[in-house]
Amino acid sequence: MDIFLTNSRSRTKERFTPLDPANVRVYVCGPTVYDRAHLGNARPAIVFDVLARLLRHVYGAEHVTYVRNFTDVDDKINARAAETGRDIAEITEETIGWYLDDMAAVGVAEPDHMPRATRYIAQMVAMIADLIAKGHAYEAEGHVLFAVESYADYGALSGRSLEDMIAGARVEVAPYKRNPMDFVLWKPSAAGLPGWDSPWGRGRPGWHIECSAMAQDLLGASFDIHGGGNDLMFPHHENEIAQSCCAHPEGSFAKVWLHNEMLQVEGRKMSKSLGNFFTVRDLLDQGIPGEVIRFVMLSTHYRKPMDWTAEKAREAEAVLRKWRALTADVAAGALPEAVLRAVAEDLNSAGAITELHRLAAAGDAAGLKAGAQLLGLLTADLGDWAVAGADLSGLAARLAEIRATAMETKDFSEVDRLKAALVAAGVEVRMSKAGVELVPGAGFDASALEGLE
RNA sequence: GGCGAGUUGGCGGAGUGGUGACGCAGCGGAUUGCAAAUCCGUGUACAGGAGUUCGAUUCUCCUACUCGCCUCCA
Repeated sequence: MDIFLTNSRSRTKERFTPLDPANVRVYVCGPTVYDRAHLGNARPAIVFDVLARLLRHVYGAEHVTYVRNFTDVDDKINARAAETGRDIAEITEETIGWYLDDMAAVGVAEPDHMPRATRYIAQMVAMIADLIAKGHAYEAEGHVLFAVESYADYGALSGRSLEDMIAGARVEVAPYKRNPMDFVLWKPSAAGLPGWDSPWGRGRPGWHIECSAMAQDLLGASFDIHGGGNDLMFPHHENEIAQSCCAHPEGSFAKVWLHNEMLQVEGRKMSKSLGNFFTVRDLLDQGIPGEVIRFVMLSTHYRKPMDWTAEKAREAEAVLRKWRALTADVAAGALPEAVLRAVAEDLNSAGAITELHRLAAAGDAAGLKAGAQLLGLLTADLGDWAVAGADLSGLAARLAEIRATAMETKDFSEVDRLKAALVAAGVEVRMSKAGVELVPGAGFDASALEGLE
């Protein structure tokens, strides 16, 4: 099965050919750990989780190396520590734990490596020293800056020229920069801020160098795929390329660049000021199952803006309930070709879901389950929410009883009363000649059943 | 201002140079005490303009609108 991916670098869909099929290497930019992951953070985690599942399926689980980092040195973290009075390590440790919990809740499997920036300071310092030695970086006033003019292809990924960027620059330029676009590799740390000893004094790394150093260390100078949100394309990824390619001209850094589009909420940008900002944990706490979040995320292609709406969550829940019921006692069968083909076609998860609908309609439960699991849906891990939270058999028997009576008396008022109460609690009431069946439906609320008889 | 992405039926959302996906909602029917679920059937679309073509929603250009990014920071 050929895999096609839209490479941001060429802006075209390309057939994917691994550098080494025995070790397909992927690097994805992970979160800066200073707070709970918001819904937007979940999108790349889920999208690239599907990519990893696809690659493992095609090349074999043992032949894929997936790296997603944690940025645990950053001024946002420093600010958070300053305002809360808490220890930085304590904040980052706690936040990493939250992130892993929340991502697991939406079915994201842990990557093979989850490096933390603070544990790669030595590699960063070495890379910076190397860049200075090779003439791509210079020290100025305690900072080390990357000289963008030393790298001819600077701006190629995001389609910008140095001239345009300088012309459009809005911010005052630090006087010690040779070129206004030069960016920081290392900066001095005042007492009280995290810092490490270096040839340029006590300081801390700039934002971009960590990914270059960790990718080099874990994946080598050339690897297959680098992913992240498209807000990172410039400057972050552009700068990663410049650093890595200059430090390791023997390599080509990432061969394919994948960028997911941003997330919106109810048609608007998610922001605190609009009051539509929420974390993954907020949704989970509201009772929205992680599997529903994942389904909604995957129902829009990763390269298009994704709009999170309550309506979509409702629809997704209904679909998943139906599919869960259909596949409950069925073992996953062979992976349906059409599902694999869709996912292999630039991660067309929405197209794959269409195929799942077809399988469901055809009653192919084994195929449905296998196909869904390629997307990380209908897995055992995510299924707890769909298990009936209450025993409805007593109510079903009661309803059957009064219905039988009503059939004779022709007075259905009591049946309708109980039915209405059940429906209000989110229970699907199915009455037929065969009997009464009660099934938890979308929005099922076990607590609303208390006192019913 | 620069760069990039997008604009598909009531809603969501794929895809394709030529028989108008798929889901939800709607409508008609079967079924039902009435419903629900299920099954059968059914309507509506490719932002606007120009071009290429035998033929474009699909390719090219222009316009409009939306969104994202634009240096040590967030």
